[in-house]
Amino acid sequence: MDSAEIRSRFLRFYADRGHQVVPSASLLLDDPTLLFVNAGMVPFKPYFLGEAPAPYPRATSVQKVVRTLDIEEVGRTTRHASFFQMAGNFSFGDYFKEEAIPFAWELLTKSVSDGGYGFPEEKLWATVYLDDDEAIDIWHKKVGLPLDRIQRRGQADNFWSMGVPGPCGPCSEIYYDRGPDHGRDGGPVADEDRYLEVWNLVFMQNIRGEGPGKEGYPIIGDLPAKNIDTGMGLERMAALLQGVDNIYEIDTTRGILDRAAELTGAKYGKDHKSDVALRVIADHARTCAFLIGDGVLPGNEGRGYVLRRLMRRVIRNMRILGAQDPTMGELIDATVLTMAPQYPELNDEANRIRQIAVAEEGVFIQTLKAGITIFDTAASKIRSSGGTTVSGEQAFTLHDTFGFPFDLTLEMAAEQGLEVDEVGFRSLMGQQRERAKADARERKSGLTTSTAYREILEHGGRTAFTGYSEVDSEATIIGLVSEGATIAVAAQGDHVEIILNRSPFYAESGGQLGDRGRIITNTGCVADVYDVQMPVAGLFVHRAEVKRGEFTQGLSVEAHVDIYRRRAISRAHTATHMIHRAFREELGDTATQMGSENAPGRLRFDFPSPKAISPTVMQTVEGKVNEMLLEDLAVTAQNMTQEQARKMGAMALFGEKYGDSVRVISVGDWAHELCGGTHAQRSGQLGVVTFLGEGSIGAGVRRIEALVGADAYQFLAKEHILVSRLTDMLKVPADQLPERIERTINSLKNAERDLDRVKAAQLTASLDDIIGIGEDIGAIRCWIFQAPTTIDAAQMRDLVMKAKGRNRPEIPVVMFGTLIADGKVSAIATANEKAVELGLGANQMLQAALACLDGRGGGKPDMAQGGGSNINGVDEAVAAVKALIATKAAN
RNA sequence: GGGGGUUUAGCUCAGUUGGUAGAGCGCUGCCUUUGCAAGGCAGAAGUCAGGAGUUCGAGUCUCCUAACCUCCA
Repeated sequence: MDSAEIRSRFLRFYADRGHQVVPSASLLLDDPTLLFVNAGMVPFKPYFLGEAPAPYPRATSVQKVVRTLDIEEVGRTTRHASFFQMAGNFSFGDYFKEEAIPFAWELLTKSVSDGGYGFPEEKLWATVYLDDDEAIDIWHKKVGLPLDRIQRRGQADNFWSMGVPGPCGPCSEIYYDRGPDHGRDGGPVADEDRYLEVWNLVFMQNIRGEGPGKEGYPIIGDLPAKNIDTGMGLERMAALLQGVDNIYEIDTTRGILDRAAELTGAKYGKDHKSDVALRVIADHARTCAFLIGDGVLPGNEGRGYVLRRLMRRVIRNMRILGAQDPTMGELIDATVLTMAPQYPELNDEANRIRQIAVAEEGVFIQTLKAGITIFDTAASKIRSSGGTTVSGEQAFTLHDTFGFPFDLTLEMAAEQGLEVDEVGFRSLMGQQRERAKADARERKSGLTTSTAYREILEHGGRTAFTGYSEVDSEATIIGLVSEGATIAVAAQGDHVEIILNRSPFYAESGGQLGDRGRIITNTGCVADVYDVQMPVAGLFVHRAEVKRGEFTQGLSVEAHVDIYRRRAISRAHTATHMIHRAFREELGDTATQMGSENAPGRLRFDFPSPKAISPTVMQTVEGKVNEMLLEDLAVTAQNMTQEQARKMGAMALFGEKYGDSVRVISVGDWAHELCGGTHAQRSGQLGVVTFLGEGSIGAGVRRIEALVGADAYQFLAKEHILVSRLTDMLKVPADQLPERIERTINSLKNAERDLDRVKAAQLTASLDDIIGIGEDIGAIRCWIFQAPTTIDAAQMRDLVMKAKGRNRPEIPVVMFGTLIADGKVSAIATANEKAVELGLGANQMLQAALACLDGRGGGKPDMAQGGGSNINGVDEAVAAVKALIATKAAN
């Protein structure tokens, strides 16, 4: 049975039993505690937490999931994977254990011809939580599982929670006995390799308190509603049903693995080392494709870094297997081929994913090249100094600073007959980890602020957003927060965060800035709102300054949005959608929005592109957008299912919200896009859209900035005035300005160069005037002079060097010059080789002089410079220098 | 978020304890040469990432900012 069939049987089974089939959510959900969706229940979290009412009592899904906690284990064991799919059924206060257990049993044991998975009943075992007799009864009496195949386990194994205070509950796991060949008798308690966990049923009924880990917390109460959350690993199920040994050999993963083998000439199953490499490649390549597909770009922090690390492990392993040329593109193609039957969107995104993966491969090859050079230099140094070991510190620097993989260091060292201090390296890595962790602990204090918001949310409920249809709303204050803590009252002059039960204010999200405006009471209290944020889902926090009166919890207020600002922002937001659409028409669907900011009259739009956007494309896109403004298209908002939105061709951004109802903004029939923001009513209201420019904000990402409406007009008007002034000044038509200015700059440059030349020539010509005719003190020819104030210290230095060079090298020559400027005196001394041989260095002369000038300075025997503040000491300094020369000349 | 690193000519990079900003490749011109990533001579090209400070003097030392690379969370 192939993976696609296992998947559709699961969904069909639960759909037939009244479950809403929910498509897999994006791997990137707006959850600050999670890098990626790491369990099937994550998209449903708000329903379990009571943050939002569940739109259906029961649901089923096959959710894509990424876990990167132990990527080191991937490929070495049979069951670790960074990407997998969780099939699950969920009940939100609807059915409970009595139905969840028989459901799972029925699907597992029903015959294949009948739509089930056809497991023999006698091979299945179950575990339950210690005192969960209820579950044992259901397993034994209702399902008919013999008591000797039901085992009790403790909190660590059979009690589920999210690791933080919140819902939790006992669970029951179903195991498949692979037979005595795979291990010893005794059920899952005895051997988890022989007895393979296939399904975990969570009975979510309690509330967990504070405490660490899987066991160190108390249970502080019962949930108001009992929920069901189950998870069946699709890959593990496929491995069993396809009779293969591990999850890398099932139909989907095997396709990628075989392609990797083909590209490198490796044979799977021949030796352990290359098998591990092939499995890592197959697993990681797929994860990369899905991450990029959901909008992650390789980077050096957060999600981007995880992606980069995975990709580099793929490339590194391909090279270990012998690949010489770039292979990322082929691996991505193979992934799309095996996974698209289940995820058709991969086909649509294939080009973009490929492009990003190939670009990152190029970056890594550069990194490797640089690293190899550095390694070779270090290695030859080690050998030339008689060493035999690459120190832990050196290996760490290669890895930490230059991104050079440690295993590659080991390999290259071995080739050159060197050892590597692995213990030292590991210890340095540990230290780095400690630093980062210590820092993370420090920062934890900042997170406590969200508890105040959560409490308000719990008692007051979510803020109802009224801003799509009105800009003035009546509301009640359900919370006041200052510096992360709830306060009772905010007085005049206070900065406070006001939380309302309903609000017309838009809270910053989707790139659209929060609204500004006022919150007032009929008793004359006024607060100016300068920003609106949503720190936890569903809670609108109005950051405000109290201008008059006092605000207290429970107060009835009126909320008024600054409509001029709102309209200017809405116009910018509509413009962003249109620009997005126009870029995709021009550059293809790889030009997907990566981020944006919609401010009053102004917008930023970021999207991936391997190179700068040409002026032609910029002009075409700008022209197209403005053309559509003239069409005066109606801008409409509609709620629909994700399926309908997809059919409509709506552009979808990553990080979409859970639930299957989405809001689609349409500009005429031209641009459709998922969006929760506010918009103009017709495209004509935008007036004008003007691009300010295009630039890079990181590897492979370009940013467009543009102005909209009155701001665009003002910008254009200003520019027009500027151009008129320029044409006026230069007396040429506007279209000849660039050439004219270029010419002017060139001739100016030439003139400056000529001037420099003339000055230099003049200086050379007047060289003798400045330095005088020189004198001989003994055998030493010397020039001692005071330079005119028309030259500066640097010129004096050039002068002296030039003058020195004019002399024949066999005569000892020294020069000493002073220059008074800005109340300070600078001095320069020089000596040729012959003079230095006589023991007369430039530095010596300088030091003799500086003593009289209250100055400091230094240099080398052939040239020295310095200065001081005593301008009256010049004569004395000259005398001292002459005296020194005389002494040396006498020797 | 915390470390480490980089930023100097169009490109790739040197630059010692602070003391005249360099090399190779490329470019321009001339010469030589029948071939090729040819040879010779000459030349142009730099806000030393930006800002502040220390100093007689900063590419070099200190602080701040930015961009990029990289590791860890």
